Amino acid sequence: MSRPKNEEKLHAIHRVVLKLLVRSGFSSVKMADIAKEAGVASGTLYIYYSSKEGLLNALFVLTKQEIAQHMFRMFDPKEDYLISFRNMWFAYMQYCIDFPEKMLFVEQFLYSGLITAENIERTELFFEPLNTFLDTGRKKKYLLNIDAALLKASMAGSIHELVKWMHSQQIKPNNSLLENLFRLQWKGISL
Amino acid sequence: MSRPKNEEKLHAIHRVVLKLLVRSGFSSVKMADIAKEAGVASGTLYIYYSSKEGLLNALFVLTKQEIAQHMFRMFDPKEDYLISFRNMWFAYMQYCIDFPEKMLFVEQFLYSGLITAENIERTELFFEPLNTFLDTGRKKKYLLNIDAALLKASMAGSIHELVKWMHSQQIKPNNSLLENLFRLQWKGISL
DNA sequence: AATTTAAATGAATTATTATTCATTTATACA
DNA sequence: TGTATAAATGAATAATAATTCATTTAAATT
Repeated sequence: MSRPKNEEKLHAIHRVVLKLLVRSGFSSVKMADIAKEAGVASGTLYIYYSSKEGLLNALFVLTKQEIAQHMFRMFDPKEDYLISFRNMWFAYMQYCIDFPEKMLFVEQFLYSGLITAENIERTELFFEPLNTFLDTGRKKKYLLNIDAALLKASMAGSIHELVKWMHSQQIKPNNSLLENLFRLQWKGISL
Repeated sequence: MSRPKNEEKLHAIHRVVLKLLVRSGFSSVKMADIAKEAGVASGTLYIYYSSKEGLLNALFVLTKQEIAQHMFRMFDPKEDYLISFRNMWFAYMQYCIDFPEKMLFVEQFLYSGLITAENIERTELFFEPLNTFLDTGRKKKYLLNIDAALLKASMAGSIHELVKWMHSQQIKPNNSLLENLFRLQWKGISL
């Protein structure tokens, strides 16, 4: 009976938030600018979300989910441990290289003071399989006997920082660079 | 002839910015709140700095400088390479553990959109000795043949993420944990 | 084609927050 | 002790940005 929401508009809004964030930082993500750049009226944003905070929180959850899906897509627990580890590492690294704006947004929003505690919890659950995977590695003596959370933090942190650096310097990583980085990481955490 | 500025006020202001940032994110750092929490009038902030942007930029430069000083304090180029590396790694790690709010501020402000290009350049110079040190390590075959900037990003990133994680979980790291982490890092990047 | 419903609009409003400035206060120096 | 000077104050103002809402538009159903 009624006019349907235009899904393409919603995607445009999401795209633009990330674009503005990368272009000039969190402080420049304004509702009016999002609307203008996405080609919609500012009031339209409030049809999809009840507030700026709501919009950003939803985008955060969505993006985290996408990242997790991407990372675990080809994960096969029957596969060799190193191969699995490698696959996930490259999947995550490649995702960050392909979509630095998503990685940046997720990383920054986490400390913005706008994220809800509920969404922090909710999105951590997406990565539960990774914790399990790392714990298994520890138990089976593939990995150093260090808390999975620490291993995860160490890996994610260095990937993030690397990608931010490459992004800021407009450096396109080649395969051999990525291989070197992976080797460096694996060498560090494996027994 | 005139009333002097109260240096203690200035320190209080700096302290409070970092405190507010950690307490509830960048979006909650308001001039009025800074003033109230620091026990000064909001107008006073504008005696020390011409704008919020100016205040934050100054604090950023100051903090970066302090970090660099701290890190290079005991650096002696005549010392054994691994020892020097170790000293600097621990100095930085310890600094981040002791002052997570400073590390968080510096990291977040870099992508806030409020930092000036000039200050980015200026503060990068503080860390020039580190680049030199890493280049030397590469040339002398102590380290993997990877761009110094990448090594630096990889190390800093994992330290930051680890400290953020420990801070958020209120975990106090013990010496053996830090030793493990250092070993992990060194193992990763050394030849 | 007419009708219904909700999407979409964007100017106006409200809310928030940075900044100013007339006034007061504290210090250094004569 | 008095005076000059700049620090400090905080209510008032300006600037910025989020949100609302009366109106228009487009799709779906009859």
